[in-house]
Amino acid sequence: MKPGAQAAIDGVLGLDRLVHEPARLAILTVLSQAEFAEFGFLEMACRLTKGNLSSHLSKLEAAGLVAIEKRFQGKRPQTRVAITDAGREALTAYREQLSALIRQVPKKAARDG
Amino acid sequence: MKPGAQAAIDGVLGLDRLVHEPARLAILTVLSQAEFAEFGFLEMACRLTKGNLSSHLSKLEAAGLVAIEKRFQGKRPQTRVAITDAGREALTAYREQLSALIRQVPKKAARDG
DNA sequence: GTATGAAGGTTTGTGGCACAAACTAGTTTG
DNA sequence: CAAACTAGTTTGTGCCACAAACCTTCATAC
Repeated sequence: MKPGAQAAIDGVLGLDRLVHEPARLAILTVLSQAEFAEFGFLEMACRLTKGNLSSHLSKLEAAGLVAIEKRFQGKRPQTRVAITDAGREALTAYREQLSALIRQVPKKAARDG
Repeated sequence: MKPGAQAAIDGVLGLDRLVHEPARLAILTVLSQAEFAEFGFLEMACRLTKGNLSSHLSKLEAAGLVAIEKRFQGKRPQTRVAITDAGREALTAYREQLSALIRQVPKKAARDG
């Protein structure tokens, strides 16, 4: 193994499963680029059904990675979601472990035994 | 959203779950750096129990991402695992989607609206 | 005013999967 | 022969992602 490889492996094994799940990773990524997002926007941007989105948001909220604000737009309920500071930190940490991993993988799909 | 963000999100949502699982990602990463690895080595390097490792290897083999060779080392059975070309390709494809994702995430954990 | 459908979600049900404990099979040691 | 070790596989379980079903309110048609 290359030097540093074990550290990258350990990083992979220690990945935060909450962030690692693709649906939640998509949500956090979208949220990291805006001040907030509406439920309906996330639904489209992340290609999730309402039910699925709802349950993922609940988990992210329970972990403190997003903040959910329910308000009324006229007479209709509207849910706004924003990433928290903890959420940004979690995403950054996740990103860094992925970077470490990616650096370990050979670029070409060739036998380098 | 930044330009290209939706493509990165789509990439995340389309991630190969087989490769995305941390344990298997660790296995493939180790294997990508050697011609083959023994069961016992993977067990240590990937910090997996035998049972867990065994089942992950079976899934990777069923998908054609690794090749498993059973032989005898003296009188003892020994299992050798190697990544296949398909495995390398899957890992490369996975890596590229992660790269696209990482480029979308702001570097600093600061409010950038 | 009352079906009909859409917006905006939440709750419920279920199939699949990661994980470890228990088990199998053979080997070495005392 | 019995105990303990090596090398793995099979079994059992608890969690979780996902979507279907459901709820409530508003808009529109009849």
